[in-house]
Amino acid sequence: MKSSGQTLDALDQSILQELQQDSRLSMRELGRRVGLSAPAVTERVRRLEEARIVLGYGVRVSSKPLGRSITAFIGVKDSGRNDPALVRWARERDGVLECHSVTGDNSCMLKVALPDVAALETLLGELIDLGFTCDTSIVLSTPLEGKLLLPPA
Amino acid sequence: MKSSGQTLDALDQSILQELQQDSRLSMRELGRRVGLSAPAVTERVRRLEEARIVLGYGVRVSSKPLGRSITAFIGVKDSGRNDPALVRWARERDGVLECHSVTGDNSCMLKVALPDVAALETLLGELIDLGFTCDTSIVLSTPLEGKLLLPPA
DNA sequence: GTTGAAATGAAAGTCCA
DNA sequence: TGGACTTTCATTTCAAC
Repeated sequence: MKSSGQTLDALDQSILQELQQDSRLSMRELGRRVGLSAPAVTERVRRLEEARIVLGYGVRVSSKPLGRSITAFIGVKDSGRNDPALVRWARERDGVLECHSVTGDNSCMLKVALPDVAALETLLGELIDLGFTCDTSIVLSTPLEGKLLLPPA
Repeated sequence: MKSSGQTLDALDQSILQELQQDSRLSMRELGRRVGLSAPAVTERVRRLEEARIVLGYGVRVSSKPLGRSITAFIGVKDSGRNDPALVRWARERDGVLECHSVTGDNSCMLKVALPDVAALETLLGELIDLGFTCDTSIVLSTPLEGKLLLPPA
């Protein structure tokens, strides 16, 4: 390893950018796009994985064709203490995509995708029954999503 | 198309589940895991893409090795009208990952990843200078993320 | 959806700067 | 040491069933 710090040069950034756009690129094509040979780019990708900068490769799934017309963020306030019951519920509950423990007025921030407002109402009812207070923001549009994370300048 | 509704059978769901976990699987290996031949699974994936259920393939990048220790949600309230300036700013501003237009108290919900609290303070200062009011929730931990979206029962 | 053949891409070892 | 070439092997793709 040339240095202990995980510094990304312009090539690594280009590689991440291309993979972010399409992670199913062949190494040959990826190399062509960033100006490297296939073995060279393969080695760089391997190092990015080894350094745990690249955690894995996933698929972007649209929620609407799956019958999930409504996306919402729900700020959840529990009754004073951090409740592991919420996490267990979120893990099992269909439609809950993310659960973040946060600072501020709410203890947790949920991201959900549901078929309609009725389903959202049902879900909020469950949270209230569990003793939580909810602050719901329905997503109207998403002008920005999936932007690549690059090292600070 | 056998039906106008985009209904996913158990095989499609298995395919999405496997691709969600690792989108760089070979079609042969993917087929082996879901119990299909390579051409069959290739055709199913092609249909999922065509139906815009699969939007693309991306890479999961860890923010911490890139020097992004802080993730936060920022509820942004503008001065009455929906401001396209915020979207333009969010698109250009380093560290802003998502921007959703939402209902409720805030007009937009941002997700950001930054090196430290100082960078967060700087970013919030920019928003205030632009005339926005911010409600910030710093992410302490993320017990749930990247859960697969399946059709409602 | 499956099987088999031809073309394409990936991986490993070797050589060179 | 890190990148480029070549061979070998796996994978994709197309055709026929």
